[in-house]
Amino acid sequence: MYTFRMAKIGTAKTLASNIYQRIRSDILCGRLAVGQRLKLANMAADYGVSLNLVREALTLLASEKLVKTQPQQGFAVTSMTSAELNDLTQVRIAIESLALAKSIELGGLEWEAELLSAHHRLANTPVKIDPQGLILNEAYVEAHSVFHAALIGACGSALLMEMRQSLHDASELYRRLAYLKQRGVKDTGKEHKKLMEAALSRNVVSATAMLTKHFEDTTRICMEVGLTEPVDLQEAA
Amino acid sequence: MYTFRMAKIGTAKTLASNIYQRIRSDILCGRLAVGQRLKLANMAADYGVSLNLVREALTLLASEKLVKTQPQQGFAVTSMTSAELNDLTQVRIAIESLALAKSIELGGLEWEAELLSAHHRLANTPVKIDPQGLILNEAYVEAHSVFHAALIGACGSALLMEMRQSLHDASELYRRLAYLKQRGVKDTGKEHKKLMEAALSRNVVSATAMLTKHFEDTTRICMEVGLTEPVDLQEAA
DNA sequence: TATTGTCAATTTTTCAAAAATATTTATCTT
DNA sequence: AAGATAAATATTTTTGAAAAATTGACAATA
Repeated sequence: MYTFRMAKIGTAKTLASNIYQRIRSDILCGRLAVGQRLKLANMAADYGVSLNLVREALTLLASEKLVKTQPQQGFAVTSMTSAELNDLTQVRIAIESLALAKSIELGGLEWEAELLSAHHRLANTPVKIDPQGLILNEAYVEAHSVFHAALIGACGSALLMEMRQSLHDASELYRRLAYLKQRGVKDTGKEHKKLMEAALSRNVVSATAMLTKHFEDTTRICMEVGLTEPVDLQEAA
Repeated sequence: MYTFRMAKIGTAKTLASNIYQRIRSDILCGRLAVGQRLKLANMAADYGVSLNLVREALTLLASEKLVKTQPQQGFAVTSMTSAELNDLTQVRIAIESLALAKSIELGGLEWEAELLSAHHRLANTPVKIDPQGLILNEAYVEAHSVFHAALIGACGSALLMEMRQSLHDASELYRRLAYLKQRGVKDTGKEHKKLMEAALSRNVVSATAMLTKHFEDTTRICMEVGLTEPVDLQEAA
């Protein structure tokens, strides 16, 4: 089962939603590492809630594929095989290209303005937060997410946008690792700019080609770095 | 948030999964009607489990969009507006066409055999279970689901197959209603046969065209019947 | 009459402990 | 020492009930 992500209500009303959001965010940030075992008691203590709430959150995250679970054997942060990561990448390319083409077709002034704005924010947010380039800037991650959402923002389908966001999130973990490992190997900034320009000039072929390259490059870096060892729920720390 | 469906383990090990499956199936069967309010206490009594398990199941179903929920106001079986149903239909057409094209490209003997078999089962399962044509045959619903899964079974992407299944399920409720309302208006059997033949003869254009027509027809019937009144969580019975 | 405020009843949300299951450690046999 | 068996421990799953929030009814006030 795979889940598109819940509407990001900043301050969800129930504690359950808050815990869900916090755990989700901690996984995406890498604070809970790929493959790491997630014991209910520990989590409950860490987040200061009952087992039940943690369980509900993890069950939900499992349905999103951010967490792996097996019946009586607990939970762990999902790790993908390279085959799964490849599959994810190809599906993302297909879905996002589709949405992008629609967006380019239907997008008006409002879309253009939003896209320019999102790109400007992205272009002026540093990727790393420290001079050594070891720590990822969370503001950049967010800006990157918003930029890609803006690209397809005029596609006209709420469902398609949700699906894209969900797939984007599912790959967030690996994208993050790619960013950290790769230091100046490729200029992602330039790619984003060209992608935006192709979209604004209504060049569907060029825009989708750029998008494809963008996704495949990132995936390739992940593969090269060799980050995709599958983790068994058993042996996880 | 939107969820692709969990692997259909016939006999899931935990009670929670069983309840989830049972409720899910009861929604899809219409035993729990569209728009119907789902009170935890009632459900817990009906299914013979504690509130918590019902809550977990409903939370999960909400992430699949089969159930609607708002923070402190409980749950109800989802009802779609006609706009949402249209959106769903268009996305289904896009995703399933994509997968079908891939499947036609990659499918080998095994795929052909499976498809023929699934179609044969579908074609020889009556739609209605009673002579008056008032009660839908659950075996038909299952066979229909399997047939469409078989069509794209060789697309090569597990993720794409999951997504398709999830979208198929999300529309199950309305498809069911269309079947019930429409009596011999269109010959769905013939459509399925032609669709299969187009796929087997590797005619991508024709196959996707048929698929599109198939989906749009069903949606049109739903619209005509006017089944898509949106239901507020408040006023639900 | 319309609006507001309070109280009771219902429902959802959360917890903490009991039951069931898995995992580890220790013991015994070959 | 290796492998199997059994006790002990740790973890997950499920429950039942307390706490928090919402709804609806009824009365009081403007």
